[in-house]
Amino acid sequence: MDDRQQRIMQITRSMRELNQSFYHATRKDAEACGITQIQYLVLRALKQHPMIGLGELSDLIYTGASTASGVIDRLVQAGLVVRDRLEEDRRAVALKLSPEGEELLNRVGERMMKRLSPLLQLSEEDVGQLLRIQGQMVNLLQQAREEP
Amino acid sequence: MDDRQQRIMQITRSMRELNQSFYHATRKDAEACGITQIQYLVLRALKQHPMIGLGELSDLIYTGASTASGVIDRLVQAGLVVRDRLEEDRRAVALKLSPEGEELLNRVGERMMKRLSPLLQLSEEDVGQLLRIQGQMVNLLQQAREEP
DNA sequence: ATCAAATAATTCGCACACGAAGTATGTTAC
DNA sequence: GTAACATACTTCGTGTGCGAATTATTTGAT
Repeated sequence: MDDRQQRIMQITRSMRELNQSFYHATRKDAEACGITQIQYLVLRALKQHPMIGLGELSDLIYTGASTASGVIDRLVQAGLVVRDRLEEDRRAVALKLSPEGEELLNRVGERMMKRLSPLLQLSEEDVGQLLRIQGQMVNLLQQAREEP
Repeated sequence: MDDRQQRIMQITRSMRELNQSFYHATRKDAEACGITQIQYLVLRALKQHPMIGLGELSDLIYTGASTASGVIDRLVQAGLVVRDRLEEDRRAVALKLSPEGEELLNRVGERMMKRLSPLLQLSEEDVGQLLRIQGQMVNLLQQAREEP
């Protein structure tokens, strides 16, 4: 058991370290433009999928609806996102970027890409392997989630 | 530029998805024992490194000292961790598990390992690749962090 | 010896992030 | 048509998680 434990701990440790590296690498770029990283993710999602609802958005960014609701609140407050009620279903909302949001997304996106561009030094093969293995892990964990 | 952007976005997306999968897979196991995941990480770190200070702890779990301070506060409150002031340096603290903390760590650890054991289906080679590539990414991002 | 700089924790204010509970609206069964 | 259910979102309470500012103590320079 102990060798197996060791392997799992190594993986979780590596994941955590990498995640923190991502976070700290890009944090300042977002902050310099007055938003947070998750807000950047949301802006990007809304650019690619205009007029979506909150449920679809939270699927896209892998969070719960309540989290997305709060993020959207702050983005609307900041004038970067427009939140409309639908006529055909008055429970639902339709989210889209405001012109200011679109403009800011471009600015932040450029900085983010510049910051993360060193990752392009990874060989194409390594990227493929990474995506394949990570995808497999997601599947394995999804199974594991069901059990009592 | 656009193909490069695409590659970076794929990577960040995969990372985020996997991280969320981890989170949701293990969340309930920790919660069932009355702690959170970061609290579990801290307990594990203190088991392996008894009598460390807050700075060393925050290095081990890849967070800032202020975050670690809050987590420790709640663990002390719950009676799982003992926080002593050092005689030789009265600024510093020495952290260690209480007997209750040790006992709970064993219980949570067992559940966590059982939950994550499907990850052992990954081939040894894939695990090696994963750790190698992720390590490389950490290095690349560390470089990227310095720039203006 | 003394005062400035460094170090170790803590506190503060903000923004996630979660599930649970609540509200409003729509759908379905009868 | 109305009552039960389902859906879309919001609100709530708690716990991260961060950097900046603060406090307490130690070290170092003169």
